[in-house]
Amino acid sequence: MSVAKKSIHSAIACEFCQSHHRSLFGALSNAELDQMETAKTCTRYKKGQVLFHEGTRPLGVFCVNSGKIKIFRLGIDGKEQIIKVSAAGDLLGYKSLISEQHYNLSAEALDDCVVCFVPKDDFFRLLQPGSSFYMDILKAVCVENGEMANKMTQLAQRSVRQRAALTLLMLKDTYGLEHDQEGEIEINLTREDLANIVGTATESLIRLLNEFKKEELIETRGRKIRILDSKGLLLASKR
Amino acid sequence: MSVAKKSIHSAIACEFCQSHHRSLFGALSNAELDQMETAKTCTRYKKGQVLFHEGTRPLGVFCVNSGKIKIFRLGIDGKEQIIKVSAAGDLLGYKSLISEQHYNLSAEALDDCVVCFVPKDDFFRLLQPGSSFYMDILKAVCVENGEMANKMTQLAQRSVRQRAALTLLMLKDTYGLEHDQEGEIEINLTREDLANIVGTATESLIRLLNEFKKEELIETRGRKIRILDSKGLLLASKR
DNA sequence: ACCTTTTACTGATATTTATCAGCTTTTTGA
DNA sequence: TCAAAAAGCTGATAAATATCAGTAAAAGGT
Repeated sequence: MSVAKKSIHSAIACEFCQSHHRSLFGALSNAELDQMETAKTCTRYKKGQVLFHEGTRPLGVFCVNSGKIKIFRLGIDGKEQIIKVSAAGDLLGYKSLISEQHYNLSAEALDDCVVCFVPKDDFFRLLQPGSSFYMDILKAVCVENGEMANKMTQLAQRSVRQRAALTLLMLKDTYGLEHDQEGEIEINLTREDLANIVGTATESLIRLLNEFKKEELIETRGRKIRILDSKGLLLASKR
Repeated sequence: MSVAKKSIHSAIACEFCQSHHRSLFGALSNAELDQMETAKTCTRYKKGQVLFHEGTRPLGVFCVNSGKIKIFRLGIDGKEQIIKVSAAGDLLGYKSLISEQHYNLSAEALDDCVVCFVPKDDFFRLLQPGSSFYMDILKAVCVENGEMANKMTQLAQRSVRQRAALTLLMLKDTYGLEHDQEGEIEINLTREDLANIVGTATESLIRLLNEFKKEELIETRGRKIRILDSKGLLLASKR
C-alpha cells in the first residue's frame, strides 16, 4: 500500500458526468440532481488510498467518477477477499448506510480515482418514499443478491483454474468499459489482487496465468494482462 | 427426491402464527395483516417437494410456517449449491419478484412443511411507498447482502474442514430454533446435502464428520447429527 | 415388517492446490 | 535516473481434496 494523499477535486457537474448515466443516480430528475450537486464533494484518491474501512461507520455514499476501486473483506490472517472491482458509475457504501450497520467491506483505489461523496442526510433526502430512486435502489440490491448467489456457487464448485478464467472475463467487462478496441483489454492488477479475487494463493494464480499464456488465451507485459481469446477462456471456465 | 403430494392446508391465521414475529411480516399493522390473511393460501409440502424452480417466473412470495427448506442453485453437472436452509418465519422468493427476474434459486422441502403463499399483486399492495414494510424489506436485503459477502470470503479462504465446522454451527442455529434443550441439536440432512452446503464431495464430508466424531465435537445416529461441542467446532472453523 | 432403493461409508489412488525457499524482474519514489 | 522495495516467478515438496470402486447400512414405501 503506497503512501498517497487525498485532495479535493474541482467538482464535476453530475449532469455532465459521463458515468452518471450508468449509475443508480441515472434516473434522478434534474431538480434532484441539482440538489445533490450542491451537497456532494468530489475527491481525487491516489492509488492505494482507502475510501472506507471495514468496521467503521458510514457517513455517506460514494459515486465513482473515474478509476477502479477494489471492494474487499478481510479474511483469515488479514488476507483480502476481493468481492468486486468497482468502476465509473458505481455507487458504494449505500447498503451499509441503509442497513444502519458498520461497513462490512473496505474500498481501496487501484488507480488514481475521482470519486464523489454525498453525505448521509442528503442521500436519505433523495431516498424518499414513493420516489423512483427508492425502487431503483431496492431493485439493484435484489439483483446484486442474485449475482452473489451465483458467485458463491462458482467459488464452491469450480476449480481454481476455472475461477481464474471467469475472473479474467469479469475483469474484461470491468476494464472494457473504456478502451474497447478489438475486444483486447489490458488488466492492470497485482498478481496478489488477482489471486484475492479468485480465492487462491498468488503462486497458484501465476502458474495458471502461464497455462493460459501457453494456450494463447492471454498475453502479458509486465503486470499487464491482455485478453486474446474470450471464447477460449469461457471454455476453460467450464471444462 | 421422493414422490410426494402438495395439499391445501387449513389456513393459519397470521396473527396467531408463531413464526410471524420473526418474519418480515412481523411489523405489519393489524389491518395489513387482515388484508394478507384473505389473500394468502396455506399449503402443506411433503419432503422433497419443490416450491419453486430456478429459471421460472415468480408469481408471489412464500412464508414458511413450519419445516425446513433448502434454497439452492444448480451448478456444474446439476450439482446443487445450497445457499441457505430456511426455517419458520422466512420469506422466500420476494427478491426475484421485486427485481422482476426469473428465480435464480430453487426451493425444496427438506421435511414436511407448511408454507403460506401471497400472490404477487397482494404482496405489492403491502409494499407501498412510505410503508415501514418497504423500508424493512430494503434493510433486510441490504443486511443479507453483507452476509453473502461474508460467506463468499469463507468459501474462498477457508479449508473444507473449516467450512464443514462452520456449516454445522450454522445449522445448529437454524435447527435450534425449536428443540433447544442443552444446546444439543439434531440435524437431519443427507450427507450429500451437507456436502452441497459446504461445497465439497460427499465422501470428503463424511470423512470430516468422522474426524469431528473422533474429536468428540459431534455424535451421529444414522443420518442424524448431534452437536456436542460448539466451542470446539468454532475453534475448528478457524484453525 | 419386509423388500427395494437410496444413502452412507471405506480404502486406494490420482489430482489439485498450498506452502516454502530462493531468485529475478518490475515498480516506485526520492 | 537510480537504488530500494515490492512484486513476480520457479522448482521442490507437502498437504488437502476429489475420484472411483466396492460394500454396508439405513430409509422409505407398500
